Amino acid sequence: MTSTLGFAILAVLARGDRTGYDIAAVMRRPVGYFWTAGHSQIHTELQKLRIAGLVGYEAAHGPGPQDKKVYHLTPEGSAKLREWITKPPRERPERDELVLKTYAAWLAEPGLVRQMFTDQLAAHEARLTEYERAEASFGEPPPFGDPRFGNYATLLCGLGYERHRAEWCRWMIAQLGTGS
Amino acid sequence: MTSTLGFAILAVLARGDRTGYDIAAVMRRPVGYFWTAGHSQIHTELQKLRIAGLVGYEAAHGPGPQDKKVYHLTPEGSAKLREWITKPPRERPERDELVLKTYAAWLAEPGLVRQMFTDQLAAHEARLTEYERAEASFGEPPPFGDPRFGNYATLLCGLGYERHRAEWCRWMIAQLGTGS
DNA sequence: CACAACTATGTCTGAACTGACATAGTCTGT
DNA sequence: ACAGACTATGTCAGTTCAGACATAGTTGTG
Repeated sequence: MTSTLGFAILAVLARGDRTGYDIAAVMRRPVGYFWTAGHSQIHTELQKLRIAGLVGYEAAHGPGPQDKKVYHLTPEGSAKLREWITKPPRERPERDELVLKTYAAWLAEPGLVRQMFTDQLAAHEARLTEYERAEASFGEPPPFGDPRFGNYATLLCGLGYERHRAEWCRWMIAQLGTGS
Repeated sequence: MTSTLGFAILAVLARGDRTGYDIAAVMRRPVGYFWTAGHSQIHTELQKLRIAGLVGYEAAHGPGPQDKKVYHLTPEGSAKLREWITKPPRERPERDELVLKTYAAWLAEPGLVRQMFTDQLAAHEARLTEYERAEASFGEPPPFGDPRFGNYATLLCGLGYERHRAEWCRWMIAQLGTGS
């Protein structure tokens, strides 16, 4: 009964041993385009994974009150992960606050809505240039089988998403510009 | 302390009085491109909104064990909604199971990954034709101020999203096709 | 040398959400 | 006349998640 977060952790550990803190750092934006979780959730989930026998750890001395725990995949964890990857993903319900606000936007002042979308567009464009820089640093797309293929493919997804979002914001702004 | 779901319900009620059951139906795909929630959550939230004085209801006889409750916005609810619309949305963390699977895909058999993306592409294309039909039925984009503007704008967002997703799936399939 | 930022683990509360269970009248097609 | 789908409200148990709280050594900056 491993949760999706559990598999996200296994996916990170498949690329190399890490502490819980490191896993949280990898998942944090703008590094992780694939999943996000707070450290508190990660520590809790790591305990579950350890009980399930999917990960193990070696304690090592480090800064902080407790010893740090460097986690690694067990063979069972690796097998479970591989098996999970190609099973069809369950679709997450769409819950997007901006879309909801748009649905209700006809009730609000056009100028304020326009401002909100202008801000959103700026945020998307900032992320876009950031992603484009990351893409350029790849050069050739890594081949399938290379761990970096995962990074490249998810980056490309993020890139496409930001472009679509930015375009939609521009359309909204245009609608509000001519309307008022 | 109204939750986002609360505002989603207020946004639906702003277009006309409805029962909890009706609200759930509006939010259900493929009708609602803006938010989703189960009926159990909606009934719970409606009680909270009523206690907060943002909605009221009139009981009416209907099928079922209890009388049906036709909810409507109160002036306070309407004001709260209007005020909320243009406040900047907090960004939701990215949690997309397919993207996570892609991040880990380098560990799996290319053929199985290819199949998964082929299935995903088919689902996106199906939704795309459905959305395109809905868009065609609009004809001219409704003007801002018309409630249907919200429907049209969110539909356009969904359309852009599906196109971006389909394109990304095609790219993935192409990568897997030449690689194996 | 002081202070801040970073490393590092963990607990706990409350909110949000899912899915199952419970109940029962009405409407539609065969 | 009967079956099945639809209308309609609600509870409950369990999971997921965010954010606060707690603790403390190391590293880098001014």
